[in-house]
Amino acid sequence: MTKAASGRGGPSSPTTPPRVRLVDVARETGLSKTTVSAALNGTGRLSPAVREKARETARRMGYRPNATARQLRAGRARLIGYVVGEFAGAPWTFLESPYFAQLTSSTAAAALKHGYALVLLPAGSLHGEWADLPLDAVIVADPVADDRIVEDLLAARIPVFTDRSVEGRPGAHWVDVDAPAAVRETLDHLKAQGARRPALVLPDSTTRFHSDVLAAYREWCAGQGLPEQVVLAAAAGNGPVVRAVEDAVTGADRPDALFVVAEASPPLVLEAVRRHGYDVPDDLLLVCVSEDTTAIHTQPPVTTLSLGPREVAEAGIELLVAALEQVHPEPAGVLVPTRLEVRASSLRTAGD
Amino acid sequence: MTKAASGRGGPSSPTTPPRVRLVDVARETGLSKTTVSAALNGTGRLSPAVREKARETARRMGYRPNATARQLRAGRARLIGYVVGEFAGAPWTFLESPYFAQLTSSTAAAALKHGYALVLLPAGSLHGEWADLPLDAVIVADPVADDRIVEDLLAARIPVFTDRSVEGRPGAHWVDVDAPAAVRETLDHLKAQGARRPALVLPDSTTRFHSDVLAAYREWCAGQGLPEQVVLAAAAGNGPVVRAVEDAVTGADRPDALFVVAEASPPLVLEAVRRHGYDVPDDLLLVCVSEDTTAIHTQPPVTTLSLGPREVAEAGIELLVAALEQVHPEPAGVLVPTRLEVRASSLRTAGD
DNA sequence: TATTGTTGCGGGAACGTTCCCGCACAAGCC
DNA sequence: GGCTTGTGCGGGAACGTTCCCGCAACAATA
Repeated sequence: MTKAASGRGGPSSPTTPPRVRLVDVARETGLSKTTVSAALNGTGRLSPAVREKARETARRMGYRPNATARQLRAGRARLIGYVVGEFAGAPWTFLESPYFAQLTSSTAAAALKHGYALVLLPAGSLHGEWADLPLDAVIVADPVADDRIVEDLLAARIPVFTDRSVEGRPGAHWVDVDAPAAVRETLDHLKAQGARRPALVLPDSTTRFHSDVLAAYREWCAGQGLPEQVVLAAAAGNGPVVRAVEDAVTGADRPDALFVVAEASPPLVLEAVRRHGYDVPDDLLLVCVSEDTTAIHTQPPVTTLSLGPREVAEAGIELLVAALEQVHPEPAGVLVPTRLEVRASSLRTAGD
Repeated sequence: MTKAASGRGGPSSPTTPPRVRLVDVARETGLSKTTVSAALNGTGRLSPAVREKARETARRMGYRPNATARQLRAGRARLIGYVVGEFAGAPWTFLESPYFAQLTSSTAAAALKHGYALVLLPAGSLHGEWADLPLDAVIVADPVADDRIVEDLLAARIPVFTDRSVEGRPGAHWVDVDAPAAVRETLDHLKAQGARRPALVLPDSTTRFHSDVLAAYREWCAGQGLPEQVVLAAAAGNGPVVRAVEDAVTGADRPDALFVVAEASPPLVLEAVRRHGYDVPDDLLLVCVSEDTTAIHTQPPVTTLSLGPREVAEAGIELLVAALEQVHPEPAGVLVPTRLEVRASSLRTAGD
């Protein structure tokens, strides 16, 4: 830490005094480094007088322990890698998605609460690119189906935490949402509000979540005897998704409800369907899978299905800490619930 | 790294074989650790045969160097802390702002390009909370005026990179945008498009950027002999800012242009002014300071003033690397330009 | 053959901690 | 007063690398 201030071996300004080490404090006090270490860490059998003297001297000299040396001794770095598998093509855009922004910040927060820090890594990268980071584990958020990174990490014997697609692999842990249940809940809600032709908008992705959603949607339609209408967005991002939404509402069989399972700005989606003559919610019930808080500020506010990134993050870190700290036979995976935030965009205004 | 696989001292599954070290490879090959180290690192004077043998054996045994030990030896960790000063009240919400999302990801990307990794830290925290992270430097994005963290870090002799407010402090480096120039450019543009009563919407913040903007706006109005109208948003976030926008357009003297220097979703701002009977751009020219890409998808598309988080990030990392690697008398600070993306929302449609 | 130079490799210290010991010395007990 | 038990502190190894040396062996030159 503070290489530029280390002055011992490291390139430092010639005037910079060398960093004060434990032995320096020891020499100053006339004690041994063992004693000073114990004094500062509150361990060992020490007389109160000596303990206080060591502490006082350390403070006076501006002693700060070297984190790297501690890590080496401890055998771990309390550092967690964080990669997102999706967006592999554009390695650093994932933070622009509200879902991943919340997932990332919540993960960092939860990790720090347990004494671990999060290291941001580029999406779609391989372990080799950051092999000389002392990572205790790596979180791979939403890997794509053919992602090599998970096997790469497992081969390197680094504990991996990711979504359910890794279920059964030794060393791999997972946290996921119950996508099929969420889809059913949403579609049931739409049907209860009168929808008979709910369309699904989905990005063209190989994420497990998206294939789960598609399967659940089809199954639900078949079970209900309702027609299915799926429109695939060419890519993620507001442009393609909005275009897919427009495709959906201008298609041959006009849907009476839209379930957008692709991250797009709710106000933008609303504007798009309106451009094509729909009134929400009278002509079209609208539900977006989104963590975007703009949804509550539109008129009407947009019903969202929240994937609960905060809950996912917390459950994941809980699992990670349990696994890393060996708090006994921890489960390999955890399922967290989603949350359907019903707002005016999916509520029939006319009496039912 | 890989504590759970270390097996030597660390709590590991009883079946996990201990991690293979350099000496293990050395013993296996019959060479010394010095030789093996040199072979793997491509250093030293070694016969090709020996070098190849060492490499092959290391690969076969699955040897991976211990990152922590390397760091200790090297005297630095190639790890950069990243805190954002704003949002101190809600430590982890900063990623939900498109500006900070882009700043963060661009910083991480630029850092990694130079071999440094970014560690996410909670906004508004003090150094003590993560003192045992081996950070070579810390980036403090947009500190608030009374922020203790910068002095805290400087006292701990950790190099700090932040905005211009630290100018002149030894050990502190800065990157900033030329806020006054950006304000002038925007207001000149609005005036050229016919605006005579441009109002300013600003959050109630102590960030240097915001006070610079306010000062520049006042100066410009005074210089042009135009009336000033400033509306303060109670806080950051879409709700308060949209309310401030509504206050601005419903105020006594109706503005003919709106310069929103607070992050709010452009489609939401557009919808808000429309709710109050304004047509954009005919009744009201609109410019938002925003990195939100939804701005290009609205109708009309919204003119934005981009603060260039990518450029800020790259310039910052450049400076950081120069300072950390002592590539000679690096400048203490750098100013990067902003970018006014003129779109239909601030272009008079009627002939001029 | 003696002298110098070069090549190939290994010994061992160092990076800055923590922690297992051991060793004095004082206090308690019969 | 000898015995055990306990207290207070220090010596030194260990964590896993890298890198400065030194030292052989051999080639080149006189």
